[in-house]
Amino acid sequence: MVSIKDVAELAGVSTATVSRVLSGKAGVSAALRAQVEEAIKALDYRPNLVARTLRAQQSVTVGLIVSDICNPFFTDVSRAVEDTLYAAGYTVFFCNADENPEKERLYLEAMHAQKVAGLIYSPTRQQTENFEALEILIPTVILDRAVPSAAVDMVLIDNEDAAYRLTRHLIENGYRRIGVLLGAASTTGRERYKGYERALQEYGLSPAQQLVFYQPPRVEDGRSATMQLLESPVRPEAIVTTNSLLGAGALLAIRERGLRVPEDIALASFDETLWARLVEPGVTIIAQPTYEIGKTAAELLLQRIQDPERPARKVILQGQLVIRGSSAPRAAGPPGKG
Amino acid sequence: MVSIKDVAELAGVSTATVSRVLSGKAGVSAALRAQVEEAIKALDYRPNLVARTLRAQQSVTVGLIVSDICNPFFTDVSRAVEDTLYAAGYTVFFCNADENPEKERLYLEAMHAQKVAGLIYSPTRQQTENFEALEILIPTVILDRAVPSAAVDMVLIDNEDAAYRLTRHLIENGYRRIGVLLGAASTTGRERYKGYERALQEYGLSPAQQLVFYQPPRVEDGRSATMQLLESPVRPEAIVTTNSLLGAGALLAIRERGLRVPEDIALASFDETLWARLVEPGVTIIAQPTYEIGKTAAELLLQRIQDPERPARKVILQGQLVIRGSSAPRAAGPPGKG
DNA sequence: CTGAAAGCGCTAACAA
DNA sequence: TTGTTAGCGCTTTCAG
Repeated sequence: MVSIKDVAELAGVSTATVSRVLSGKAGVSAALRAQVEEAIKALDYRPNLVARTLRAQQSVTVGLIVSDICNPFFTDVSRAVEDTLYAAGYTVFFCNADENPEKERLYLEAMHAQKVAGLIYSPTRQQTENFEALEILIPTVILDRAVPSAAVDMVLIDNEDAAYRLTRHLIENGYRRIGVLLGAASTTGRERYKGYERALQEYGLSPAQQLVFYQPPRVEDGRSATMQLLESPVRPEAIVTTNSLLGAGALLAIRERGLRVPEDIALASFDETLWARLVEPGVTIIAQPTYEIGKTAAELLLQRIQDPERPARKVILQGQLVIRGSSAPRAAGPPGKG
Repeated sequence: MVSIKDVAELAGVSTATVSRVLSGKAGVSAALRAQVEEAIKALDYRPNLVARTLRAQQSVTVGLIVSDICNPFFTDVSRAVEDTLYAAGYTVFFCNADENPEKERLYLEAMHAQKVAGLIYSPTRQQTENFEALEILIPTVILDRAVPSAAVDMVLIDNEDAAYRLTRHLIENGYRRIGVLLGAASTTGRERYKGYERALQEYGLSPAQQLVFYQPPRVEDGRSATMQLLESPVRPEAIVTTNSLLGAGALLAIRERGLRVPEDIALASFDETLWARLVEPGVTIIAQPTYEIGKTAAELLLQRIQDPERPARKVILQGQLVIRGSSAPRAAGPPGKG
């Protein structure tokens, strides 16, 4: 391992001079600078960031802990975070907590231990409930999932409103018995339930307990819950799923049962994904502004790093209702009782 | 920032003793151990991994540089890598090179600079061509994309064979004029082209130049290339796409033109994805063993870290042909000339 | 079993 | 403009 000392020796200067050249500081004569640069090349020297971080007590890497790297929502957001932070000269390290609170704590510790300059993070529900206990000492921006603490920057979407609009859309198109699949791992599931409930109540409908499922956000869990829904004595006329993995699972189950969308059962979900665009009919969704979310989070973090004392902000973005065939108006007087 | 020194002071011992307790080493009396543990708790001490890494000259983090975090193939592989390495006590940091050689080099440098214990990495084509020039000094396993150097561990699939089987399947089902969309960013595109070519030749067909497209692996590029293909004077009877993003783009274009699959045009692609399963008819694909790939890569890396001198291995896995409706046998004597 | 001390590679005062 | 030097927080000989 070649160090700054070796470079200094070869160039016939002190390590301080090498360090100055490396960090592009002024105050080094052109001659010495050239010598040093030559030595760096000759030795193929690579700076040791670990030592630099230890000494400088700050790094140029930022951590991004996402709940599930297989969920397109998070990968889309991640891209935006990365673009923005890369442009600002930071290196981004992703970690996948896999909706596992234990893994999440481990990665949180790893981020502290690595002394990252900042952290962007979407906590599981367990952690949001006791956020202060995590004792996060790094500049942090919370993503997607609200924590009760007011003392931290957050970027969220208005989940209740989004679910409300999605549900109302179904009701207005003639659907009455509406099942709902909610993510069990996050706070967003609860919030989206409220929106669903409010829409029903506004139209004088009451949410039936057996139509409401809280599931881990995975395709298989979406499938199995939908199977139950489809087999219930009074099958729902429509299903709302609050993330794309549950949505895909629901559609899988619907296909397996040989039902048609929307004639036999309507479907509406969250998140723009390839499958929602490509299936026929397309699936009505709430499109979350993923790029905007990621970009905003990165920008907030940059500001927070620069000024740790600034008051915390909570940015709330709106989802966009994208109407497709899966929720087309219900035909009047179908086989059922209408 | 509370350090080992503070703990030592409070516990009334030396820093060496604290260090011993921290690393769970034997040779500390129960009494002192208890004192130290108490002090750690009282001060809420968190070890500084940066300092530890600097001193020990090795870390417990592993880097994973993927080409595109939005490509489900890579996220699926990543999950497997993470599972395996997490079980072995490592922390995984992902980086997204975004098919951008410059970003890739930056992250490679970052990994060196952070002194990660190991690296798993899928290089862009530019880097594979000049792999030695990257001067990677960390235990490394190459993923998905072959490099000519024999001196590095690799986990690949037999791309030529996979593309051959996929193409042959189409030919056997009666398709003759077959267009192909290949990824331009990687070596896999070239290899898959060979398989495509071999299948055609075996059946006495010759690949027409205007049916072959090398595209960046993105949905939009798949769409635009397919548009061209569909507008060509002699429209192909089938399209092969060699990754899921290009495949999704192709299907998007087919839909936009109002064509039916497979009656108007057949489709076969690579990679199992939600959309390929959910569209109707389902899309015939080569399923890559993503979990196996990731797990194998992680295992190879673990062995490489343990024994840097061991001879390099190249593990080649097989893709699996999954036949669905999108490539159903061609109806005899259709509108065209048959 | 325990502590003193050296040093990992680097940066930033402070001197010269 | 350049060099000397003192650590950043930790581990690990080497003595005791």
